[in-house]
Amino acid sequence: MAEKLEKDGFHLSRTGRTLPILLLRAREQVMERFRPMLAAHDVTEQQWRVMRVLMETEAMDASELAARASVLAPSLSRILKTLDQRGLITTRKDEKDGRRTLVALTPAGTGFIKSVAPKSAAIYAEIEELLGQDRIETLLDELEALIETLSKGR
Amino acid sequence: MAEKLEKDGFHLSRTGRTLPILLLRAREQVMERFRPMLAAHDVTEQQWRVMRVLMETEAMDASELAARASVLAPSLSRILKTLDQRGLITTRKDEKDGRRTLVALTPAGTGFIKSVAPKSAAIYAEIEELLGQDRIETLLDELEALIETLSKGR
DNA sequence: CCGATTCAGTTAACATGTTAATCAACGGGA
DNA sequence: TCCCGTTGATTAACATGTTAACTGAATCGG
Repeated sequence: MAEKLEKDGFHLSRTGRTLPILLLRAREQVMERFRPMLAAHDVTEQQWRVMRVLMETEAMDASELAARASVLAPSLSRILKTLDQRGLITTRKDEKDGRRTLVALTPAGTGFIKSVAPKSAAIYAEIEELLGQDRIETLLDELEALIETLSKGR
Repeated sequence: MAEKLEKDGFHLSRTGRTLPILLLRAREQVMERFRPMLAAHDVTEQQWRVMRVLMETEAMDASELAARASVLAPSLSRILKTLDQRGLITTRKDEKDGRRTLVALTPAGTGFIKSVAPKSAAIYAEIEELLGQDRIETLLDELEALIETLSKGR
């Protein structure tokens, strides 16, 4: 049972012990470990996510890419523009549906990911060692369950 | 054991099954439930957090406020400016330490929180009902443990 | 008492989050 | 075929995230 705050007749959960705050802080702690690596290679967290997703699945349209990378469409538009200017990705129109934009990594983009991936994997391994793989797997399962439940609930 | 992706001789964890992504998506699912309420009252998520923290503890300096609300100092500067213009908070210099800015809710700010708090609590109760209080408490504990471990680990 | 250093806060610059508006391409129905 | 509602994507406008530079105030050491 969550403790409630009583004050002047109104109550709210303690701010520091709520899902929004703790999910935010947990993510912050995790990302702090990746930030130096990302900065060293001059990419943002979101740019890195987008390229990683593209590495997993050759080409795909912008909508699917946005969903998989968990980036909003307007942000993705800007990110793709930046990555295109840097020569890391290319875009072309879908010939079957002129509305869709197909995105793919360039050889340079693929090379970039391959060169940085080992450092990323090493950092993730560090985190796994600190937390323990079992606890991480448990946490990932619970997060997936939460997402599933909330996305379908009512 | 996390599945790894093998491709052209390099490997990375599946992007959709990593702490950064799942923490982000979980938070997104939770916040989506609060967003309509926040929009209806014309406050951002961060503005709401800042005022809630102030409601918990009368006045405090900007640094502590930023830490408790999990907002960066530059963001807080802008947020305080906005909330001040709307008459929801006031700021004054600490007489004992001229560097510090003390922040407090105005009566209007207190009234605002009190009027909106019930709706916020109702939404949190909805989430608790969907997920189950036990699962939420377990998740909160694990998140706190993760934060504690990562913030101190090497 | 003073100069150097540290500290709290703000400002600047750029990237992303968020919502709304816009635009072109699709696709269904009269 | 033509009209119109829908859809994918971009653009606009504003707020926040993020890092660095900067300002003023406090503190420390000589």
